[in-house]
Amino acid sequence: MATPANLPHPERADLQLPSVLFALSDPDRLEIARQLRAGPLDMAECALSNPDMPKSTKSHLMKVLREAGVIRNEANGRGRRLTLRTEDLEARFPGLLAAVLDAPAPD
Amino acid sequence: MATPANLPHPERADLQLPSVLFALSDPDRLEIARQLRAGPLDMAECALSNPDMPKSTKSHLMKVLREAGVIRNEANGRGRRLTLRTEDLEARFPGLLAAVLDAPAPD
DNA sequence: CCAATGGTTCAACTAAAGTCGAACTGTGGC
DNA sequence: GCCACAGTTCGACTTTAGTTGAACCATTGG
Repeated sequence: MATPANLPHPERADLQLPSVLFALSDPDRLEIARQLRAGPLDMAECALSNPDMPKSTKSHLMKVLREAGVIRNEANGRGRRLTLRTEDLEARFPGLLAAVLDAPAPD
Repeated sequence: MATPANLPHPERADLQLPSVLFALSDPDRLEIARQLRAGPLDMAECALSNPDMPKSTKSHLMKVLREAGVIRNEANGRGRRLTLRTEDLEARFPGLLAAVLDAPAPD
């Protein structure tokens, strides 16, 4: 158990619609996706609604998004670089990501 | 406990993106939504992957979709008429429903 | 009116997801 | 080299969601 330099990411062809929808069906995870829309972010900078969320919980949110193929999570110095997999999602589910992220924000 | 003639449905303005995404994140529920795309269906006709699913389970699937505002479920004779809330969803989350339902089917 | 049909609801259970402290690890700075 | 930092993983727990039989009810057909 560690901080493996490279975490596993599903291939574009393996992205599953239910998993993607599920990953985005949580307000915190949705918020993360929204923040990444403008471009990659270091994990440390991406702030959640709850600023004092334990890091293990935050890490878990990222795991769900990563395993669904919504984001990429790569080592970057001593931190982590998060990237929205915009192109992969667009290729597999055209229009979906835009429709979700353009939707009225969680009030 | 009964079969109330009218079940509660959320107003268009109250539809929540996370709930909608969650409702559609299950393969069975997604399948139902797809079947309703062509037009309303009587509940009895809409067949699932698993044909011998208990009716209580099927009813529960409908409940989740209804409470999220994805479908309307109205009394119709001794059965139930199911309708996709296309216009409400389009008004609140433009392009979302189409993107989801146009996506490659669950293999 | 009675029985069959089609569906909702309840209650009890099982299964899956979320939460979070603690242990751990790769990297960078000193 | 060593320590602090950023983040992952494990494990134990709480919480939420799914599953199903049984009870119920409204409608229709006889």
